[in-house]
Amino acid sequence: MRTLKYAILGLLNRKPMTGYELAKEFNYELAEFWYANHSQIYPELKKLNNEGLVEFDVEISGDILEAKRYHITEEGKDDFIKWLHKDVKISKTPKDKFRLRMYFSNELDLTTRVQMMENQRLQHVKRLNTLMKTCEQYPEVPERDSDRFGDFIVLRGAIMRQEMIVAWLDECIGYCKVPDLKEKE
Amino acid sequence: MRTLKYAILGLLNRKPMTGYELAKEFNYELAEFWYANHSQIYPELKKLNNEGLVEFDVEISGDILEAKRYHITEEGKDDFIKWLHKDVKISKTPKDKFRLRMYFSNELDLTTRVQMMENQRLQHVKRLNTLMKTCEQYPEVPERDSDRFGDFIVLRGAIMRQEMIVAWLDECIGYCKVPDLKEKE
DNA sequence: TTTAAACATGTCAATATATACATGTTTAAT
DNA sequence: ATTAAACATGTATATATTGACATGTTTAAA
Repeated sequence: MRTLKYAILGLLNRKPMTGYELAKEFNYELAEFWYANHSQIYPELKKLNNEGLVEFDVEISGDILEAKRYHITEEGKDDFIKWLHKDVKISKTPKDKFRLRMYFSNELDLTTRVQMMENQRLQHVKRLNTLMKTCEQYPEVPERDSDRFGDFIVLRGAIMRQEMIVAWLDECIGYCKVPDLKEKE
Repeated sequence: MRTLKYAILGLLNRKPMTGYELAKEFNYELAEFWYANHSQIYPELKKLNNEGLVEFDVEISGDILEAKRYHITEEGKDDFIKWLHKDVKISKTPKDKFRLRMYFSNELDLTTRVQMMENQRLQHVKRLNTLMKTCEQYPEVPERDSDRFGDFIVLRGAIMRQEMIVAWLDECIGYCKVPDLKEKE
């Protein structure tokens, strides 16, 4: 299905970028819904170039350091827009190692369980705070036809996801901490 | 990291199962947080068997149809419990093709955008309803040391995830539907 | 009795992803 | 002047995942 292809085309459709810059995007803001290492990006760019969907100009920094700044071609843009219009079925819920662990958590004693959950909670709250700080840069909903609209709605989605995870963990911690009535009797 | 290995060991630790049954699990209830096709499961079972972590007995249905019922070994259980105790960092947020599309949604006209979002919403509400129906089977929180506790908390997590997605989509649809003030003036 | 669905197990090829290997330049701070 | 961080681009190997290929049996419904 080559989603990375369209992720790259979409970014290059916004503005020309080098492989290095793409890799940075895929490891910072974009990482909330898509990511890739440079070891995947450089070969994909080469492929897209062979397919005529992107082209590049070489830029020189200093004396010899070369950077290839890629831009999307007309053909590339057509392909991207076609992909963007595809109406798709909802995908499988994503794999989640922590939930897998929790599925088997009855094999852990309650103290360990709560420790694990609270550890996760702490990390998720931290991420949530970072996201909320980023969101402060948007005093209002951006123009619906600007790039920033997409940035904003996926950021909102990321925040809501983190809030949901924290709420779920709180609920789970609650279940584990309630005194066992049977033990009391 | 071989997570499938531990997913299988965890299930076999609950009760002996055949590859076919494991595949079914990984495509129904478990699919809310982990999944695999039989083409991944059969080779993994063979590998686990070679490693001495699982063993099997052959069962015959009818005249000749053979099924291998796998059970976990002591060594397998040790390995599984060790994995279960590992305290892990939160993982990268999962990839999400729909969010990727929405990130680029400024390239779509508002009508198409809203259509896509409402289509997704409909499907997510449907899944949410299914999950809530399943949840009705739990009149109360199951015993914390029973298998069903794990079943229950991940089910709760799945419900909360679906609710979050629907809420996010509602928010996005709202942004797209609000009349553009500038157009009015 | 025929037929469809469910049972049952496997392999193969193509993609996708992660991690490490590999090399070097430029910039900014100490 | 030195050094660390950031810039910049690639390859290779191992693992994970998907979807198709491949083959057959048993059960329950029509």
